Amino acid sequence: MNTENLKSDTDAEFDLPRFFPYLVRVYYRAVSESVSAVYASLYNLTVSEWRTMAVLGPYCALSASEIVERSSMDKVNVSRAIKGLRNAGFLKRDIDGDDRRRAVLRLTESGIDVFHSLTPKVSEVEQQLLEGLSEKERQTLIYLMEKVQQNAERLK
Amino acid sequence: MNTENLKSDTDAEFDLPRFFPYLVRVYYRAVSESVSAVYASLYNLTVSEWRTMAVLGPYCALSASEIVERSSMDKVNVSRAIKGLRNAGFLKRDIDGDDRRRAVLRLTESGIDVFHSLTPKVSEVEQQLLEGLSEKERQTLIYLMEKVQQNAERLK
DNA sequence: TTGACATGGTTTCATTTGTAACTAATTTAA
DNA sequence: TTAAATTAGTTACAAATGAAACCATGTCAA
Repeated sequence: MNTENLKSDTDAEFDLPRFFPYLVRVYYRAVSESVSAVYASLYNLTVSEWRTMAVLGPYCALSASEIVERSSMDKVNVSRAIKGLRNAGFLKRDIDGDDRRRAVLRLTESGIDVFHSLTPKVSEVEQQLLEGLSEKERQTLIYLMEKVQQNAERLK
Repeated sequence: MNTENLKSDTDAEFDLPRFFPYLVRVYYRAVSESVSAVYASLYNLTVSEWRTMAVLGPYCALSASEIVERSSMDKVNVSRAIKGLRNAGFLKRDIDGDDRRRAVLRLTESGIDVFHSLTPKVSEVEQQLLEGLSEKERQTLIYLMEKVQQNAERLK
């Protein structure tokens, strides 16, 4: 009898394709890739740049740290995204008169054009991702993800 | 009247904190971090190394490309993970006699020890992540994630 | 055979990302 | 009023990741 290929009870408990965090990773990558394909192929934006744009939108004027708060990115990535967007001419910066450490950021005309060109396209991808799910299923999915996320944050 | 802060109908449609792919990313990062904390802090393993270990487990002897198939990693990352695990003494490699391009990989004794030390801990984290979700909710979550994932793969 | 193609795996290079240290401006408290 | 601590943001360095080129071996077809 070949005991080599028999799994003991303890080992049998671990099975990567059913391991929840593994499933989450595969899921995330599929989702993430389908969205980044849009802004990366059209305007060569990175995730951080796209998100910075998305937080600002056409009207907002925010400081870098306000972008940090609203985007769940860290300040280094925001700083880099700002640099990239400024180089591309999509974002402008004005130093705050009162607090000269702060700089107020807003999209330029051409940044706003890019924003208006991208949002319908990424929203369309969003809809395609959720295709086949009822409104209730969509809500359930988001609700359950948030619950898991809260558990994860509690673990830290 | 201050029109600056009024959003037109088209702009109002885009709101990052409700953008589904954004929610997925935040969710993924929370989950991912709580698991990698375990294997990274205990044995300094990278994600790829941990997954390679998890695919092999204590009994399997697989080639690098078989690991690729079962782990949804690409061959470059698998190759690097193998290198890392070999350097750490957790994995050994035997060149196949018939096809000398292939190498059969398996965990060493100490690799198996690490595996047996990690699996209960990561499984525990998995349970904590899913805490407060009923069995049915867990199944629903996984089912819905898979559905979205399939949509994403169709988009490529 | 032997030349073309396929396969298994590694290396190289460029980009991304994270951590920590840093500068500059501002606030606080002695 | 000035030294210490905070805050805003950047830079520097190291690790991780992806794409493409690259060997080495093996297969297949003329």
